Amino acid sequence: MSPARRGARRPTEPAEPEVSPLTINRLSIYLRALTHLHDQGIQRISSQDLARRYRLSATLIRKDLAQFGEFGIRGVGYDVQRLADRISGLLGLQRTHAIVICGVGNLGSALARYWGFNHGCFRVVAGIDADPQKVGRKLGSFTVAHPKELKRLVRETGAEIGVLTVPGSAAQENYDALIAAGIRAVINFAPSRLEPRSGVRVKNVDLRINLEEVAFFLGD
Amino acid sequence: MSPARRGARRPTEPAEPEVSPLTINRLSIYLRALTHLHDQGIQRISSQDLARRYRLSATLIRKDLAQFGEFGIRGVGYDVQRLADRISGLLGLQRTHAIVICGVGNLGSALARYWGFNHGCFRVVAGIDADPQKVGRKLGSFTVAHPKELKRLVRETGAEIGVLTVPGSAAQENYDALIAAGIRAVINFAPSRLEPRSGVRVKNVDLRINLEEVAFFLGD
DNA sequence: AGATGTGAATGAGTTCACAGCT
DNA sequence: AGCTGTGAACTCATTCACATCT
Repeated sequence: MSPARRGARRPTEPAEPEVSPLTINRLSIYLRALTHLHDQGIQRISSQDLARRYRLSATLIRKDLAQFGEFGIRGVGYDVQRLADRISGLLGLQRTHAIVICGVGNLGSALARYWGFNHGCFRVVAGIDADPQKVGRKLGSFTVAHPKELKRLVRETGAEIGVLTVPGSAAQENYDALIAAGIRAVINFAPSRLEPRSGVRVKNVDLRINLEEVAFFLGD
Repeated sequence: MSPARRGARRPTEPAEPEVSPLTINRLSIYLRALTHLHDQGIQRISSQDLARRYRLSATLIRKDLAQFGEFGIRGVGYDVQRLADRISGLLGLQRTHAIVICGVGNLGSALARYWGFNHGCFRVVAGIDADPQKVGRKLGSFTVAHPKELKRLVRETGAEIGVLTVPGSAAQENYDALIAAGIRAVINFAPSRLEPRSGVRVKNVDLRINLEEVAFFLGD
C-alpha cells in the first residue's frame, strides 16, 4: 500500500488520513534501534525480539510499519539493513536538510553545536540574531547574521527548517519572518503559541514544561 | 473532589487512575495564560474566553480542572488570580525545586543558564561531569563537580530533579548514579531508553526526534 | 513452526450537549 | 442569560487474536 503524506494524494482517492506524529516519532526510535543492531552485526530481527530488546511494543511496530507498506518476511522477520533504509527513506533522511537558527543565545548556540554543523542529514547552516553584539560572531562554520539577511540566507543555503530560540515576546515576529523567507518547517522553543500563518509545519518544544511535569509528580 | 496523585490514596478508595501527563502539560499552559492575563490586569475569565485568546479548547480546560476540584463560579467564570494560584499549587510550584545537571557540555550548560540558577521555583544548584577538563569550571553560582561528589551534593542541596545531558552511552550509568544519590525525578536528554530502576519518574526529551518529525513532513 | 500483517476489541483522550448553579 | 461541571458520544491510539504467508 502507498504512503499517506502531506496530502499528496490524487483527487480520486478516498482521502487517507495523515500519519500521526506518534507513529512518526516511533519510526525514529525504530531506526535508532535498527542502527544499533546493525552496528552489532545483527542482520535479521523479529518485531518481538526488537520489542524485547528496546522495550517497545511488537504489535505497534508492525502496525506502524503497515501504514507504509510491507517490510518483513512472514515466518522470518525483518532484514535489519533493509528496514533501516526504508524507514530512513520514509523520514526523509536520505538527503540533507539545512537548518537556520533564529536567536543565537545560550540555547540556540547549544542546539547548533548539539545538532552539528556538518553531521548526518541535518546541517545547521546559518544563525540569525537581532542583537548587534551577536551579529558577526563566529558560530561553527558560519557567522551570525542580522535578521535582514534572513531571506537571502535561506535562498542561498536552501534552508528548509527554522529553529526559534528567541525570547517568547519575539517569537511571533521571527516566525513570520521565517515564513516570509521561505522556510518550510519551524521548531519553536519559545514558550508561546504561534498564530499559524500557512501550511508551514510548526513543532513546539517547551523545555520548561518538562520541569513542571515532573514537579507535579514530586508534589508539594 | 480530591486529587489523584502519585498513588497517594487511602487503601479504602477505589484506586483513582493517575492523572495523564497530557493534562498536566496543559495545566502548565493554562497557568502561563492566566499569568499573562493577570499581568494585563484581567481579573475574571470564562473557559471560552481563555480558549479563544490562547487557542485552547474550552471543554478541555473545564475537564482538566474537573479532575482536581471545582475552581470556577457557574454563570460567571474563573477568578484569574485564584485559579492561577490553585494550578500553581497542583503543579507543586509553590516551593523551590533544586536541580542537578549531569553532563555539563553544550546542552547541559545551556539548559542551566536557560532555566536559571536562581529564577522562579526551579533552581539549578549543581553540575556534574566526569571530564577532568570540566571539573572545577565555574557555571553560574556553583563549580562543576566530579561524579563522586554527587551523593554528597544531592544530600546537601536537597536536589530532587536530575537532568541527564550526557552522551547516550553514559546515560544508563549516570541515571543509576542519580537514583543511588537520592534524586526523585529525572529528565533525560540522551537518546536512549533507560532501564527503569524504581519509582523514580523519568521524562525523556529527545531533541533530535523533533528534527526527524519535521523532516518526515518535508518529504524527500 | 514461526513470524508478519490486520480486522476486531479495548482503552485513552477529546468533544458534544445539557443539567444545574449563580 | 450565562457559564461551569459532567455523562454520553465520538474519535484516535493501542492491544488482542488470528488468518496468512514463508
